Amino acid sequence: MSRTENGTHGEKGGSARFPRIPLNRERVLRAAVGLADVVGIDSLSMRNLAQGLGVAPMALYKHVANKEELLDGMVSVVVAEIDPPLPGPDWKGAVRERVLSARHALLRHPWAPQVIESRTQAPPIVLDYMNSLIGMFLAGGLSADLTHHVMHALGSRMWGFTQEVFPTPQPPANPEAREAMFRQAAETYPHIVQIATAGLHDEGSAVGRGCDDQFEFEFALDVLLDGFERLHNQGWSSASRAQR
Amino acid sequence: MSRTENGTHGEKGGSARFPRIPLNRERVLRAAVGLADVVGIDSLSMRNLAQGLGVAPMALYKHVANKEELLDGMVSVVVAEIDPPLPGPDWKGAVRERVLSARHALLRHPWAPQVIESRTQAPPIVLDYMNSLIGMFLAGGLSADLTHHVMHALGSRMWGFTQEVFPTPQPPANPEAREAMFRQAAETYPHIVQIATAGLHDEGSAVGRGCDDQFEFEFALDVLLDGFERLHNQGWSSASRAQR
DNA sequence: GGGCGAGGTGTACGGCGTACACCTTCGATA
DNA sequence: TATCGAAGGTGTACGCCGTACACCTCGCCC
Repeated sequence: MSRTENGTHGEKGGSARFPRIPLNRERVLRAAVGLADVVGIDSLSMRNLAQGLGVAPMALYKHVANKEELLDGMVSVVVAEIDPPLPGPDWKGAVRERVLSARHALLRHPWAPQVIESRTQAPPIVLDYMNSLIGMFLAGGLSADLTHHVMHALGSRMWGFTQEVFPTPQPPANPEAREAMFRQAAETYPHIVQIATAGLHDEGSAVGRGCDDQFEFEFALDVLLDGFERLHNQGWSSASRAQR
Repeated sequence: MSRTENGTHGEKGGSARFPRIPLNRERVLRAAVGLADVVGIDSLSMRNLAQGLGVAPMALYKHVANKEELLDGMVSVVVAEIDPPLPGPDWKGAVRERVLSARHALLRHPWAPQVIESRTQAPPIVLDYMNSLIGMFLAGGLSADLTHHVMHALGSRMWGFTQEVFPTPQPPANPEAREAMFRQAAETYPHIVQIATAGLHDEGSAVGRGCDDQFEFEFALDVLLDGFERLHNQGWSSASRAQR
């Protein structure tokens, strides 16, 4: 059901030479997303993108105001890939599924987290997503008050990502150097080494390579959702700030 | 206003009343932090920074390898401001205090979150901080396994910040336009408007300006810490992944 | 056929990070 | 005291970047 972008109803006499399809915002954004997927966001430049589209750099500016707006548009493209919410009485499960769907969409575009976090204004579709996510909490009976704080607490996790702050460095390939580095690390940062090697599937490799991102994400998400549920059940309200 | 940090203007002809103190890595990093605090991280350039130090741009490269390393160094300066851990039997309270201390340090440098998240390698002092934070959980009796996932779940919150994804836009000053925008928003994003106006101290202003960042941060931190404590008390281990 | 507006081009500017060759300074040494 | 070498600072230049601005080229409608 691919609907032709160019309706052409009423076009007269199909001339043999096809008119070159003109650029439009949609094509520009899609190309930008595709290019960033391949070369990374740091290597995405207006010149780059224009070249990929077979067009002069300045042509892009007829369709996006500037690079910031291009990035906004790219975010919109990605967010549009998130599944709509599932109806049902189980708000916690529904939110969980939706956030994991967001995660799924974002994982296809490794540059997205960084770009999302750099936006200063939310594009409409982003507001749509947040609005409907809020609606899921409210429909589950959470107060507007609690939902407010819950959304803040979710933070970037509502997009299905957690910025990995300072990812574990890759150990050197050379086994001798690796052994030395490992020994050194165990002395300097004993606790880091201790937890890096804990609870891994493959206990074989000394340095914790086997970290399961998906598990870590769901672990954190569930801690949060369970906490939200508990607060909801005990009738939490921000008036009880003095709880502590 | 002094143009350069080192007031020895001119000094042509050689009779330097003040021997110019040579640059060093420390001074470069401190100047960079100070400059970023004032003009923002986007306006921090090597040229900029050099000018502030009264020196040619390329002089900086005798003290830092490149701009990335400069940013690494700036992060180190900020992380060094975090208080050491308090000893004591209450791991949860101690972690809480430490993280809030980190938050306090980071709040003095608004650019820090963005730069921290852009680092690909952790400088030694950063590893020190993580190592000692991990040590606090372990000292509290949490298993290495649980602590591992707990650290992931904390994520950037261990640095005392949560990247505000898509901050609420400032309403226009013009009260007429603001009213129109508000009406429009209430129609398009009813849930957002509902929670934005919920639980605020100043119920007067229609659009939620009164969001208390510190409260939101502590709310989320406590949900997480309470969750960690609960899992610890019930002897959680990653072997019980099938819990759900 | 004349005008018009949308879309595409070419040139140019100022900014960036930084490679590279050079110069200056100064303390250690002969 | 003369010399030298290294550490620290400079000047120039290159290749990127985003984008302002004037221009050109269509295809459409009166």
